[in-house]
Amino acid sequence: MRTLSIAEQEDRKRKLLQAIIHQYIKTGKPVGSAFLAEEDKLDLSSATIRNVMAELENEGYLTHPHTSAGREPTDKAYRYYVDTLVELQHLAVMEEQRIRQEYEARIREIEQVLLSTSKTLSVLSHYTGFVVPPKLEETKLRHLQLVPLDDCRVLVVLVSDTGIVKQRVVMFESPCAPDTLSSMSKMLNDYLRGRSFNEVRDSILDHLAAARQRHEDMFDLAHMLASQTFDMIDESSLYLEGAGNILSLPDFQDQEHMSHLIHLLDQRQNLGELLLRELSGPAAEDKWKGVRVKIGSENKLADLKDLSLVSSTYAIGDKKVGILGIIGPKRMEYSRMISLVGHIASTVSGALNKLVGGKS
Amino acid sequence: MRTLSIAEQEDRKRKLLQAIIHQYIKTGKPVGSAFLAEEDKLDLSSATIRNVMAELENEGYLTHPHTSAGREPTDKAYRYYVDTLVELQHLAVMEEQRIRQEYEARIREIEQVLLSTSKTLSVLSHYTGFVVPPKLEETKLRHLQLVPLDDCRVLVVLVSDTGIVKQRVVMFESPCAPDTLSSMSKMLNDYLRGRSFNEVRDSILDHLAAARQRHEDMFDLAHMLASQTFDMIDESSLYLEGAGNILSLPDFQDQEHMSHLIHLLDQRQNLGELLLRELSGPAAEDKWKGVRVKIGSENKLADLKDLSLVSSTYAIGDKKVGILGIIGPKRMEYSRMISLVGHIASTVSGALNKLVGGKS
DNA sequence: GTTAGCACTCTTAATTACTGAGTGCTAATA
DNA sequence: TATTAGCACTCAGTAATTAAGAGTGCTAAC
Repeated sequence: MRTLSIAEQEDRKRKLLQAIIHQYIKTGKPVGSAFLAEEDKLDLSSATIRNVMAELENEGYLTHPHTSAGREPTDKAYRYYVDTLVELQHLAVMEEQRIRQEYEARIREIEQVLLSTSKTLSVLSHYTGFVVPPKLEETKLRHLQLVPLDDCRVLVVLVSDTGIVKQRVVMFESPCAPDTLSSMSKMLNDYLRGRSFNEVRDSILDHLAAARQRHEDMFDLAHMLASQTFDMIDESSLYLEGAGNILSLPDFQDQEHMSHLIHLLDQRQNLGELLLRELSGPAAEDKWKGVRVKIGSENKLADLKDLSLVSSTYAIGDKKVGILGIIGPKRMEYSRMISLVGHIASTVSGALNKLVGGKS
Repeated sequence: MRTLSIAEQEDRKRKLLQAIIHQYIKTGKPVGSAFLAEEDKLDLSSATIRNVMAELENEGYLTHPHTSAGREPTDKAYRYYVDTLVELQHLAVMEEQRIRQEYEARIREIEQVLLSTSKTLSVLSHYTGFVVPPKLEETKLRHLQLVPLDDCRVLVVLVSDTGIVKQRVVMFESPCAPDTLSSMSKMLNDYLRGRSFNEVRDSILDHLAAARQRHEDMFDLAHMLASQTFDMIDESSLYLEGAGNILSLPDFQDQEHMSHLIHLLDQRQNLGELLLRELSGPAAEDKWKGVRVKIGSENKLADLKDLSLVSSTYAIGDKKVGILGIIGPKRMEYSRMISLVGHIASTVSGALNKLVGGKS
């Protein structure tokens, strides 16, 4: 038989790897050489395939659960697959429609958009959908409202220009007259409106100090009130839907995986923070409109080591404000997921922009 | 030997049942006659115990997983146990302290109290803690704030007298001047403040109609705005923490139980509604300060059939506003749980009252 | 360079046998 | 008459054995 060029060899190897990953994604079972030999596609005997497989294993793309088992892809293989082999799949028309409906139906509050988004992600992916909501830090204050609850208690309501509302109860040592409150409210609004939350937190003292001469007695109150209010803004939260989708996957039925998952879910609190850190690092290679993929042990978080993340940022105006995506098993239909997440990210961005109205 | 009176027989039988349930709660394994015979407590031979056990089984208090296994309690047995045998256990001093600290540390917003409560319940029970937050229906409106987002969009912020804040974005067909907004705001506040949300929703048309003569053009806007805002109040939500505690219990490791649990957790949305319906029925026999216990199949919800609920209402002022409690396996330490839930319910009520300030 | 063939490995499932916990019953006992 | 000792019996759980099968690695032929 004729000699193959190195390029041809490599090409064949690549095709084989692709076939293996495909198959493994479909079935979740290790794939053997015999099966691939029958899959007409590449016209090779099982023996040849075995040889190539051995090479691939040496190079770190495949593993052996045990001697007499087929091969299964390593994280490195998935990474290669995602980077080079995946072709962006167009979302089925039906799904696109569904997404659109979802958003037209209930775009009212920003919270609802996000909740609804995580659900949509979960339903369409059949895995777990998540949305990390915008952090307040960078957004600007649109309005600050003081609502007296009783003599010594005031509810402070903050509205950001992204339409997010945060509230906090502040207590005074001594009763505070309605008049004082309303002038304080006016003053605070004048000083703070239009500034970013970060800015407010970092330089609020200065601003208030400047006002000190004029309103001596108001100063302490206002300062106390503002500082108590604004130190809450770094709380992060998370929308997470369809955790059961993963839990009930056959791959995760054993004790080991299960406990990792449960551990992960129980920390809902930190999870948002973690995802944010995990995913907002250095800018992704912008191959699929900002969608990025983290596979298995590429995730720092130990509990994620058997899972993959497909994520994307979403934006209000030009500003990336949050992250959304899906969590699924390593063997997932990457191409569909990437296109799903990408599409939803842009839909959400659209919805939020409409909601917030124009550039901030 | 001397003849035992029926009363004595019954007493012995009861003691035995108690011992069996105790043991089963501790170990989760069926208990056999031999074991009970050695437990000095009741001075009987295993044979006698077997006889009594057989009786108890006939009466429906015990079952046999299979011929050669010990007995395990039925739902009926648990019910009996809870109703008659449980003695209110005093919470360990350490736990009480912990609870107090928890609340002093972060009673700021009502939401935080509730979140923190569900966590505390979970941590102290080692099961799953839940809190169904107050519904708005019965609470009264303290303040309504309009925050203009742009020409055609207004953020409506409602503050209830329980300190709960709800917001919604309302869109106008045509631009709306700031002046109109502020007079509308004043008008709405005048009409609506102090009324219950239900009342507002049910009779708002009349009130606004009355105002029609004076402010013809404002009427449509205000009506639209108010009706759009107030139809959101029947959404219910739920705080749920420590689901993993149950998931990782040895009793629930098998496929069957697992899938029930997952199903349950995935419906977080409806779960609040369901718990509310499940638990707010006819008033409980007021045996433990309003704490009630639902065992296994006593719950309507099929997914709860292998679980027990220990719950209590909590109150603001005299008004019962929500429900909290724990979800755990049927074999739980009922006495500790009952006292825990009872104690936390009253602590929460206290915290909320302090937070809201005085009678509403 | 490719392939057929074969020995070898190791998992998985099925079968079998064994152990022991716990019962139910009967006959002896106080 | 209530209790108990004793014993045969049942059945889940475990371990050991076996058998089947999948898949590999290697070698020799093409």
